[in-house]
Amino acid sequence: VRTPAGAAKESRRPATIKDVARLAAVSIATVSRALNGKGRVGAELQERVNTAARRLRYTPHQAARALIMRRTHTVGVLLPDIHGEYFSELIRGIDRAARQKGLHLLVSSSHGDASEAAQALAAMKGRVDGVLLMTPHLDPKVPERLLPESLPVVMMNMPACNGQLPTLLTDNYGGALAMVRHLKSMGYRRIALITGPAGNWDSDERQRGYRDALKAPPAAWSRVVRGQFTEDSGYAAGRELLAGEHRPDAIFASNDVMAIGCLCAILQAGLRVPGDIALAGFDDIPIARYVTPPLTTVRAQITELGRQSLDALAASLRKRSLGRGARKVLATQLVIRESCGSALRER
Amino acid sequence: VRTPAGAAKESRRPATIKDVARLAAVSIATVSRALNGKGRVGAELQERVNTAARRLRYTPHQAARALIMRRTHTVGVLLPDIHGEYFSELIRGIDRAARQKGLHLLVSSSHGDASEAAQALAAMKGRVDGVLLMTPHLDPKVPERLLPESLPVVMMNMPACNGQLPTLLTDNYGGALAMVRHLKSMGYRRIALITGPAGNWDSDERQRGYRDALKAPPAAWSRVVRGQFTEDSGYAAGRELLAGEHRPDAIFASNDVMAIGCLCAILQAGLRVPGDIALAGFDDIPIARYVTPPLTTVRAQITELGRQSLDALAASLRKRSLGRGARKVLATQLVIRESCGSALRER
DNA sequence: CTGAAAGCGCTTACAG
DNA sequence: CTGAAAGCGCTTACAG
Repeated sequence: VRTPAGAAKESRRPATIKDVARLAAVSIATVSRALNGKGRVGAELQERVNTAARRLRYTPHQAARALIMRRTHTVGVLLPDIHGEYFSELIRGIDRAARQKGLHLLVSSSHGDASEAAQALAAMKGRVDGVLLMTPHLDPKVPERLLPESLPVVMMNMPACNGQLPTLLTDNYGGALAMVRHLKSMGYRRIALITGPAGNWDSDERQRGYRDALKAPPAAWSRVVRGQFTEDSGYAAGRELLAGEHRPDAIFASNDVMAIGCLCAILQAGLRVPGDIALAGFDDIPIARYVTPPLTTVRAQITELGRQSLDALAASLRKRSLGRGARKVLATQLVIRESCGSALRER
Repeated sequence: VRTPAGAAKESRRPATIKDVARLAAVSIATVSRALNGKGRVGAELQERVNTAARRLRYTPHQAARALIMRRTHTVGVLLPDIHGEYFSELIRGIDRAARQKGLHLLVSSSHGDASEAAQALAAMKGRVDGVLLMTPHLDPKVPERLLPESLPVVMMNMPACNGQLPTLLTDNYGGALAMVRHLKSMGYRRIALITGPAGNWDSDERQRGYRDALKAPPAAWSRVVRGQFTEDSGYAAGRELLAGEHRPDAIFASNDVMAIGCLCAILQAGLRVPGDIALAGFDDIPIARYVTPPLTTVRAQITELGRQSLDALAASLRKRSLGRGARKVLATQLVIRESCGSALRER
């Protein structure tokens, strides 16, 4: 039973297009056209619709629009984690680009295994137009199999095994290679590596760069300790490296967070950086320049990775295509600060 | 024109409930019931539906579900920014709680003025069940006027002017009061304040704490310089404070980021912290303990703020009520590190 | 237990 | 220029 026509009190339910049409005494089609500026609408009706919409504080229901238009103007972002400076920077890059393109962001994180990732992906259907994917801890085949073929996607730091999915990659190999070569050129002869988690692509690539840099010219000494990309694991790895008989004279941690953990271990052991041991990281997260001594590292252009990934996705959304095949590698850059004892430094 | 029945190749459009129904030779109602486990379904049909759904890799369309069920299981998060450790920690708290409650997160940031915030809010209709709101740079009245009355909301660090909206607040006043009292007790007599942006509630409250702490017992010296909660503004404020005739012997920056900027200015001026000037911040973002010297600050429990805000929102969603009125203040906590020269310290 | 039908709130050919 | 109607993909009383 509706309240009598013209009742003063509107229902507390948000106004729908029907309410606007009723108040303006036009059809819902006209309301839709007037509000969206599509198809000519007479000046008077236009005005009536505008007034009615304003009075009712009408806002279109996005789910209904998404259903009929097959467009959500939203992008799903699946990350392994949402925490820490790395992801903060990444999301920042994505967010900025999305805002610029008028896209919203639906974020989802920490899907530990394949089935959780599958669930997260399934939950996105009908809420997003496309997906940005970073699940370095999963077998690259998993997301490829999971993805509905109709869903545009861009992979971040995941080498699609069949090379079919558009992908942006950090030049982990090149960055690590350059860093270790730099350390060698500084005169360090016992350079140890702290890796990331087993099977993580970034970590594997960085390790490959380390190995190759030690090959030519061949290094007599090398040592690899496993880390987990966490501060704690960096600390533990640092202690392990200091414990042995033959201490490294330089430690290359596969990311900055571990380098910082390692730094704590070194300082705590009463050693000095870079006096006793040089230290380097990877990523160049903001904190890297604030630790003491400021950390020499490899800049990964995290924000750029986010921005370009979103731009790539937005491009395939616009074309309503999947934009298959494109693969882009983002260059890295050596950032020399004091933790490796160079004269050159940057703050 | 449909392809002949039983055509081998499914269309590339994602499967709908109709496709499943057709393949399983049942009605869509049965598919819905079978897949959702609602209403009894015969064992055989259940099985047929399951098989069909699996074969078609069927996933329900969330927009359609949202439309009919009036539930999106998504929460909107409107923040002034998404960048930096403060927001990273906040989002982390929100994300964790959301995951636990089975809610998705639609994030939106940097709506500079009221109309942008209004737009962001409008865009959320039909995509979210409720909203977490933090817009400290806006007049508190703005969001109150903007909000559809039917939309559950929780305000974070925004004192709702009519006290009607559920709100979580950091105890900015108490934290600042405690910090300045602590500095006084350490013997500092010329304590300067670097504020946040004008009109920002957090900043105003912290300033109030500063003033009140200097009142009893009355301090002969006080000085306030405006900052913008950014590192750059902290740096500039630091230079300004050092330039004058009567230098402060302690500087309380209204957030950690400014404290770090200020630290750079102090060190660059050839002064020592805490030897020449003590320094304190607010928030206790992760980086605070990594700068040199480690920063004395006020812990704001950022992650907790996020978690509790989401929990409060989830509670009103469950009850399908707006949960009006509740207001909770989160306690702060002094974190004494080396930047103020205490013997006590924490890392 | 099962299906036909109504309806969520929109947009868009299709007629007039 | 305007409106009646179909339809987006679902769920859920309502009959049987």
